[in-house]
Amino acid sequence: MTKTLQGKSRSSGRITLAAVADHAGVATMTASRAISHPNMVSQALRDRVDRAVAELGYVPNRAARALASAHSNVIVVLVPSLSNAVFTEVLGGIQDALDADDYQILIGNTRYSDAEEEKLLNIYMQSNPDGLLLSGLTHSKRVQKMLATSQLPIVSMMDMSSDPAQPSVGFSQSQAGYAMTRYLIDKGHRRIGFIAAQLDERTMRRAEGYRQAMQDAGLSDAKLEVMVSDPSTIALGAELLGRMLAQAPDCEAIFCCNDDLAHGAIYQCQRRGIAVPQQLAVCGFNDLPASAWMNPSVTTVGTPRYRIGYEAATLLRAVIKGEQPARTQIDLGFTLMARESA
Amino acid sequence: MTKTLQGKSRSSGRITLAAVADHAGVATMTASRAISHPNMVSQALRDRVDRAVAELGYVPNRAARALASAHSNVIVVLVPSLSNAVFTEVLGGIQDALDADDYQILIGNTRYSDAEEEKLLNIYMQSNPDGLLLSGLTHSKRVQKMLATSQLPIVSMMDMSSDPAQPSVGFSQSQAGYAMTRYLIDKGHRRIGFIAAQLDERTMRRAEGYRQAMQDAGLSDAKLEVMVSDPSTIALGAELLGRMLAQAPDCEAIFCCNDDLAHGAIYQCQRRGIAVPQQLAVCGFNDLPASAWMNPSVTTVGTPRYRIGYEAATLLRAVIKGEQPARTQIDLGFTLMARESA
DNA sequence: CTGAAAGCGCTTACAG
DNA sequence: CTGAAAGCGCTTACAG
Repeated sequence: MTKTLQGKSRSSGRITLAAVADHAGVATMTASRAISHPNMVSQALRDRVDRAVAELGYVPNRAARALASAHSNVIVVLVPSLSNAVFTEVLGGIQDALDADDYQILIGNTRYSDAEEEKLLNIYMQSNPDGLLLSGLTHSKRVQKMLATSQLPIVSMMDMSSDPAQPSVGFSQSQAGYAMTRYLIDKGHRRIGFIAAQLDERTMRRAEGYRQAMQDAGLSDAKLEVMVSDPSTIALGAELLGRMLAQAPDCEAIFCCNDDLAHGAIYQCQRRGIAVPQQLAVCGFNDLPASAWMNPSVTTVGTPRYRIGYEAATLLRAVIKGEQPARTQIDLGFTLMARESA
Repeated sequence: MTKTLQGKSRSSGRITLAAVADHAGVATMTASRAISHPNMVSQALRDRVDRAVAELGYVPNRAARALASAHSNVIVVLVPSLSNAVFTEVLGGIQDALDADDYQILIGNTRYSDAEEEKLLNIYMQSNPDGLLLSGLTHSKRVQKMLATSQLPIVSMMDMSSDPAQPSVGFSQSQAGYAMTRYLIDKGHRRIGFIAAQLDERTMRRAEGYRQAMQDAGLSDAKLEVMVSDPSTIALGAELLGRMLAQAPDCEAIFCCNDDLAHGAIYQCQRRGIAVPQQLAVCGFNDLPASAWMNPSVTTVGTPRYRIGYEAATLLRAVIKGEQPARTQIDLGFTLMARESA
C-alpha cells in the first residue's frame, strides 16, 4: 500500500521508519519518537504508529539507530571460557540482570589468552559499546591502554580490585584459598598438596592463599605443589594426582584449585584403591553440581557465580546511566562446603 | 595534529575515517578502500593510510559500515542453553570456523523457550544479520513466519532435517536413541526404562528411538517411561532413578536421555547400595567428560558437538557468500560408547 | 588507481 | 505535542 523508496539504488528493501511514518500519516521523526520515547507523544499518535509498525512488520535498524544516536546499547562481556560452568553461570546472571533493558550483549570468549582478549576487544570496540564487563583484574599492557583511552565504563568480575577507582564484583580468591588450606590444617593434616592447572590469575590467587596458610603454619614445602598450565579437565586431575603422589608420597591431603581437577583426582584414587578421605583427603574449588553428588561427596568452596554476573551487570548499568553507585567494590564472599572427601 | 570536525554538535569525538584520510592526505573514500579493499589501492597509498590509522588509533565504526554497506557481518547463533556443555562445545566449533572472518557472532540463549526464541530473534533481527545458526528444527509458528519473511540464510544444528531445502548439520537423534536401546536389548535386558527431562525436541526424538526399538522387540510398556519437563540436572537424575524404581521395580536397565541424568542416577544407586551394572544397568547420552572417568564408567552415546558447530558455521558462510554447497544436509553421526555401567 | 557526491536509516537539537 | 533539516560515519556506483 505504501510507496517506499524502492527505486533508490542502495535501499535494503526492508521496511523503514519513513515507510511506517508514511503509513501512519505522520512525520518520520514523530514515528521515531512514538517508538523510542512513547511518552513524548500523544496517545492517538502513538496508537497510529504502533498500528503501522504492526501492519508493516517494521523492524528497526539498529545500525542506523546507533549511528544517529551515538548510543550502541551494546555491552561487551569477556569471559575466559565457555566450557567452564563457572563462567556460563556468570553469563546467566548478566543475562537476567539486563533482561528488561534493550542491551545487546556481545559475548567474547578469550580462551584464557591475552592475545585473544586484545583481538576481541579490538573487534568489539568497533561496535562502540556502552560498557564492558571483564573477567579478572589483570590485562596486557596494550589492553590496559585500550581500556584507558576508551574511557568506557568497566566492571571487573570474579576477584576484588585493590584500586577503588576500578569497580569490581566478586570475592577474594586468595582468602578463599587460604580458608580451604586452613580447613585442612585444622583437620590435622600437615602434608597438604596443592594441584593447579591453567594458572590463570584466579588460580594463582588461590595458590597465594594456599602458600600463605602453609607458611603461617610452618608447613611450606615446594614439593607439595604440582602446577601445570594445561587447561583444567577431569583427565588432567587424574594425571596430576599421580604426579603429586610420586613427588610427595607422604601427602595426606590435596587441595585442587578447582572441582574438575578434584573430581579427576578422586576418580583416580578410586581406581588405585586409595580410600578418600581415609588415606587421602581431596578437596576442590567452586562447588560444581557433581561435587554434592559424587561418592564421596566433595569438600569444596562454594562461589557466587550467578550473583557475580548479576551484580556486575547491575553495577555497570548504573555507571553507564551516570549514576553514582553507593558501592563500586562488591564482595560477594565464598562458602566453605565441608563434605565427605576432606 | 589533525583538525577533526570537533565543532560539530553531534560528533562522537572518536577518530573518523575522514580524519584518517585527512592525515594521510587522501580522499575519505580512498582511505575506506585502503582499509576494506586493500588490493584496489596502490601500495603507496595503502601504506600511508595504514600509518595514519596506526598513528591516530583509528577504530572503524561498525554501525556506520553496516548502514552504508547493507552488510552487518553479523551471524546470529541461538542455543537453548549455555549451562549445557553440549552447546558450549557447539559454540566452540562455530567460533573456530569463523575465526578468520570478520563476523560478529551474536549468541542468544533461548533457555529452551519458544517465547524467548521469538524475543531474541526479534531483537537480533534489528542487527540485520547475514545469517542464522539455529538449534533444532522445530520453532513456533510466529518464528517460522519471521524466518520465512526474513529470507535469511539459515542452518539448523543438532538434528537432520527431512526438508532438503533446509540446510542442517547434526545426526539423527532418533536413530541414536534406537541404537542405545537396541544395545541394551542385545545385552539381554527386557525391562528397559527410559528417563527423560527437559523434553526438548532432541529428547523427544531420542524417546521416539527408544519406543521404536522397544516396540520392534515387543518390549513396550508405558510403565517404563519416566519423563518430566524440568531441566536436566544430576540432582534430578538421582530423583528420577527413585521414581523409576518405584514405578517399575523390575527394571533391569535404564536409558537416561542425557549424561547428567545418568550420573545422578548412578550416584543415587551407589547411595542405595544398588550395584551398577550388576543389579541395574544405567546408560546416558552425549558422553560428557565425566562419563569416561566415573566409577563405573558410563556407557553412553558420543555426539560430535564441536564438529556440528564447525560444519554448520562453514556451511552457513558458504550459503551467505552465495555459493552452492555440494551438500546442505550434513549427517555427522554418533558413536555408541560401551563402558562399564551398562 | 583515485575522487566528489549521494545515500544508508535513523535521531537530535531547534522551532513552532 | 509535532515537524523540517541536518547529521551520525561510513561505502557505493559513477566518473575520470
